[in-house]
Amino acid sequence: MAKKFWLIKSEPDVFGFDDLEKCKGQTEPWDGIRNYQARNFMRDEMRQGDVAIFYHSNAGANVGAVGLATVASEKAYPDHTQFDPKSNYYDAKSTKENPRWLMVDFKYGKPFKRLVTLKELKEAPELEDMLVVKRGQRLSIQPVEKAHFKAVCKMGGLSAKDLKELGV
DNA sequence: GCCAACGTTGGC
DNA sequence: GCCAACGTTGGC
Repeated sequence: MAKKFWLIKSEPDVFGFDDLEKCKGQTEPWDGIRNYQARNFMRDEMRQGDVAIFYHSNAGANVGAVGLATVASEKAYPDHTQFDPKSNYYDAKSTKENPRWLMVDFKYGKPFKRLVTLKELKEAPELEDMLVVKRGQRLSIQPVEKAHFKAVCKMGGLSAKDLKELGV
């Protein structure tokens, strides 16, 4: 099964790339996704070993791509926060028999040598069709074409060796 | 803090 | 099934 490529958004004030690096095993369950399109991508297509561009949103001048993370769980599994009444992500309509929301685990991969800002992504002609540069695109988990993925990694200063270490 | 764009909800 | 109202996202 060929690897797939993704872009995942997170607000650095809430949970940034640095926070993932500090997690136990540098791995963390990606809970709180409450969008059907994003859930379907996780459920149907995202598998262990897939590689994601870690993107910081709501970050002022620091909005952009900061590094790579890999999918560390075999596949998507139920997001436990949907069953916790005290959680912000609680969903009273979801049941354990038929969970509505799923998550995967992400593992810290490679930091980019430098921030690739949203502005740069928008200015790169080869990334014209990339979802993240389109206006009003709010999807927090987006599929990324291989050519776009490679171009962003290059802009971030990653070498072929860096990518090979992640199995790309 | 503003506000455009978008997804979801719920009345009908 | 339509669509107005509402809440959220996220760039600026």
